[in-house]
Amino acid sequence: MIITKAGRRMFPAMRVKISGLDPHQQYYIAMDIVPVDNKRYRYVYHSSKWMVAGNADSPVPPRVYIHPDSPASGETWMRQVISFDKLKLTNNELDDQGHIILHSMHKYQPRVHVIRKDCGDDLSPIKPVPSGEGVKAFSFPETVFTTVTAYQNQQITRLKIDRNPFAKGFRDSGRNRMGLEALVESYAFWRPSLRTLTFEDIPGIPKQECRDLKTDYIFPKLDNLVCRQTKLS
Amino acid sequence: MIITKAGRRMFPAMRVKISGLDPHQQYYIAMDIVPVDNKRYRYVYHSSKWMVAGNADSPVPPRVYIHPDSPASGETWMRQVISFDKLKLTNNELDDQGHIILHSMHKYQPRVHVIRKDCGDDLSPIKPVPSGEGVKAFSFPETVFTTVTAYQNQQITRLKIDRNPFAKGFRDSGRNRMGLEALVESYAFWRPSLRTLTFEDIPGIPKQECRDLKTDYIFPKLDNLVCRQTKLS
DNA sequence: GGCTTTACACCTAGGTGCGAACTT
DNA sequence: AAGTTCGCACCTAGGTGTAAAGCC
Repeated sequence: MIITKAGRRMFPAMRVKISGLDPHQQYYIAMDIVPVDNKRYRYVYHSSKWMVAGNADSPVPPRVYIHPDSPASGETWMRQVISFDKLKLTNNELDDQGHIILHSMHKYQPRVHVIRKDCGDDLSPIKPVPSGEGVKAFSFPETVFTTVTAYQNQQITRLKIDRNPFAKGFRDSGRNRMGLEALVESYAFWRPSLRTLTFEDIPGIPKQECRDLKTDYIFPKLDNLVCRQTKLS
Repeated sequence: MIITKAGRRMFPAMRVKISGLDPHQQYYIAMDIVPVDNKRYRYVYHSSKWMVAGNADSPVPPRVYIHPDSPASGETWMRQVISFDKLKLTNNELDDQGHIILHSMHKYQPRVHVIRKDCGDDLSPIKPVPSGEGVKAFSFPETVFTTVTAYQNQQITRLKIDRNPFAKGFRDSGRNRMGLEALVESYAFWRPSLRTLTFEDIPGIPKQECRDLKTDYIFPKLDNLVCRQTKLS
């Protein structure tokens, strides 16, 4: 994922569906992004692989993206697809825009947090998400990504250009379309567009309903990861 | 003010400052728009006057614009200028976009409502604002306006074009600039840009602080009103 | 005739990857 | 050499009044 000083959106954006909440209870929904491991990576061009290049840089200030619809009732949250498209990433450790601060060339994983309103007193954009009763975190293996300041991998660049409306200006209309389609197809998880994963109980919430967290519009290992290296172009 | 089927913003937008709230109490802030009288108007071109043209049309469905930052603490509300720039007006009585429905060729006045959160259970975008304990309404004589579907008055058109960034394409750069400035100047209330008006007590709120509602960026009788007819161009 | 609707050119505001320049 | 920064052309998305057409 591209990170810049000014802040850059993620593409694709994380989108999520939640069920199993108490319809009449108020919740905050938030996202943070945590390191996958303690390593720094570099992209080895000739082998088309990300390889360990030492230990991770020193930790960055904690940041939390609180979904702008927060707080809202369980009913409201469950009725919609919850999109994190306004979340921005930065590599500026002195950022004062409330963006999520990350190191380049590291691997990260977004986490979705569901926080009962009465347990959210400590929730802040610049403090770690509180844990305990009434707070639950979810993460998805297919949303791991690697941060970069410039793409390392032509397939990913093509994928971004072809799927992101804001990059339309870089498409070579028509030509190479087949290559792209094939690339997309090579990710089994790209379809179907709506997945369902288990949503474990939130402490303090009635347990009788099934609890699912659905991610719609996959956000897979899309970004400069070796598994994206296919035989295409 | 222009109203359309699809919905049109007000320009200038209503902007307001509030003080005297309980910093730790939660409030909703909302706006509705009420008729000034029971009349319908028409613009008489040769005399440059709005004149009564019969009784008002039948009432429209009630709509309330709930400020998107709602609910928030008194501290949060008081720290910022509260802008209603996303509010939209429509003449479509069947509107389902949550816009405020008005009749064309009528006079209206916006009202700002401050609602203690625990008194806001009945607050809804499609019901009249509740009244009673913990709810307070404010309105300002200089914000009265007349609705139109097309401007009736060249001075107002010029004012809109020159002050609204989105209408820049219609400015004749440089030429007639003097005429516009003089027109603006002719409204004493245009400067200073921040006014202070008395904010009466909200029932149930401690009374010890001075209570002001400040309107910044005047929203005066800007729209097709006879007082805007000056000697300029 | 008076008012409303519609498509439109022209803006603001801001999200893209690019490629040259810069840094280390 | 490898990674980062910056200005940019090119988009999306949507807010303006206009002028012609439509409505009653």
